[in-house]
Amino acid sequence: MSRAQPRPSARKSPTERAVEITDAARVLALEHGLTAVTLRSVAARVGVTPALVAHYEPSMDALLAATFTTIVSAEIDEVERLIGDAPTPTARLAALIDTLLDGTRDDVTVVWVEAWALGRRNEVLAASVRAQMDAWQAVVQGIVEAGVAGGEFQATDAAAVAWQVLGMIDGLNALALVRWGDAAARGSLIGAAVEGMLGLARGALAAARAAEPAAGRVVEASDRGR
Amino acid sequence: MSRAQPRPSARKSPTERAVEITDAARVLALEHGLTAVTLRSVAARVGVTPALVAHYEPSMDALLAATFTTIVSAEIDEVERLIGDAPTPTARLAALIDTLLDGTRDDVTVVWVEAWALGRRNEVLAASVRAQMDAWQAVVQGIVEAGVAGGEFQATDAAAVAWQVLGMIDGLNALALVRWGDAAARGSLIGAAVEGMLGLARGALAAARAAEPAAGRVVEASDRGR
DNA sequence: ACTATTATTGATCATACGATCAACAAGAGG
DNA sequence: CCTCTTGTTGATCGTATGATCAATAATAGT
Repeated sequence: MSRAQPRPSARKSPTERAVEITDAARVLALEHGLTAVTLRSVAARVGVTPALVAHYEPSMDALLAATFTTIVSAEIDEVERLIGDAPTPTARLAALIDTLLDGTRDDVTVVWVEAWALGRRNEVLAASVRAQMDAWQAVVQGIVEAGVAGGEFQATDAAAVAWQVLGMIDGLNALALVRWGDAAARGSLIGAAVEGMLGLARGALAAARAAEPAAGRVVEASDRGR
Repeated sequence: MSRAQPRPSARKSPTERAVEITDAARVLALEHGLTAVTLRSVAARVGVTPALVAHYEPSMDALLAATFTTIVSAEIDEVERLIGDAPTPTARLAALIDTLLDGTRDDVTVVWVEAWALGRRNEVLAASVRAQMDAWQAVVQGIVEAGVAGGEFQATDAAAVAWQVLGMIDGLNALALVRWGDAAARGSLIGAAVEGMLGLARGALAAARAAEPAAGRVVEASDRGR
């Protein structure tokens, strides 16, 4: 029989080990924030020595940036999948706002807020933040442009509208992070605000939201810490 | 004649020294963010030993919280003074949005963002953040309630509107902090958004803004680092 | 002028961080 | 079965953080 003591970690293939490390970093970031992703904490989670993590990652700054990118791009993909079914741009926008403000993604919001702060002293991370912001903006801008093309929305600068919508969402989420008591009321008024920006009739977004069953976030077990 | 070497710092009265320390902390936070406010950096700026700073402040967590409160409450006072002249709630709201989004307060925005992040590991700071958020919310809510009372605004929940407006402003500022290229376009669309939330006519806020000369931020020399 | 108070220092501790490198050992190839 | 490659470790360095405490020196009070 094999000994009961956990062996000092079996030797694994580089790719397998690399995945373990980036996975551990991702889970740690989602559980305790980007600040909790340190050489030692990642090593402890994987069950190896800090030196091995340093061996696999060029620097912790880079690992932080990669972790941030992984988390946020996964969020983007997930949200795009969620709102893909909605028939009209109005419905897609309503669904996007709905799911981003329902409070189920507070872990990602923490990552965003910390990335904003850490990005001031981590240039690699700052670049990743800008890239992911652009990616988000492209998604929203696409919806807005489709709405304008179809005559649903009135907007002269779709890009600017996209930035504003994102800023509003991020701000409300960050705010709810500290003042979580008011989290329930997050999505109520932003609809009216967006309607104002897009020349929509009062309640148009809420109506589109009511039509859709407002699918919740799919949480896979592997995404969560044990 | 006195020796040319800077003497190891003259002995001062406790209150005077306390002011020096909190001032140094404030300037450091505005110049390089809350993370730059350390026992040693504050001591170096004042020209004393780290031990003396520790002697005057109960803990660095507390000093951080106090510094944050000082900076933000000063911002609130200043903005309240700036918008005080505006005749109507609509004009006051327009002036508030205008001055908060004109990009002259990015140093304070950095403090906000860092406070959100640090507050997750500094309970004293987190409490200060909540308190200052409440203070800001009270200001905005006051304007909204006045507007509703006077028939200018249509809103059933002034408190909720205030939170949303603040969230939007914070989000746009935080976003502009990273993507500063788009800073110029910050204030353009939010007017329409707020009009949507308050049942205002299209362009009502912009019209009120045009009437006021949009006073800039007053920067005193003592507020800045040397 | 003497003394008591106290503002201030220097030294030091404990912790946590990222990073490096020689040495070890597990597996692959012959 | 032996050897070479390489995944992995242990030890260690350098830096930065907050915090404590006995000792010192400057001031205030008498």
